[in-house]
Amino acid sequence: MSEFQSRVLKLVSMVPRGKVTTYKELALALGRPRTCRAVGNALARNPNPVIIPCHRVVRSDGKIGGYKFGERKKAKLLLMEGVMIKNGKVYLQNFLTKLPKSR
DNA sequence: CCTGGGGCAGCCG
DNA sequence: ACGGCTGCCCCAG
Repeated sequence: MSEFQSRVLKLVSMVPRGKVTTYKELALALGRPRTCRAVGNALARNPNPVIIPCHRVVRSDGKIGGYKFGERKKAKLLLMEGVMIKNGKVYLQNFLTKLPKSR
């Protein structure tokens, strides 16, 4: 696994239940604001979906975004964790978690 | 809502 | 190593 990917996964694993983050936030936290799409790719190749909650990463406009096992599943998981979704969008203002700056 | 352009890590030939 | 292409994106229009 690449350095980039492990940094992404590490940050994602810090997002608590009931909260989310976005691809862009991750990119910013990595100190690489333009890598949002690459971040998505890194998550798509998540080696262990069970312990790495990549379903807690949504788009910066609140829309659910892609997911290896389908957007339905992703939304379902978020709902089960207490994240509110309305019209296919997460209320980022309430559920966004702040990430630590990683290097 | 839909587009086009920007952007970049990873994969493949 | 090198160029092309793809994709859990973003933003302005």
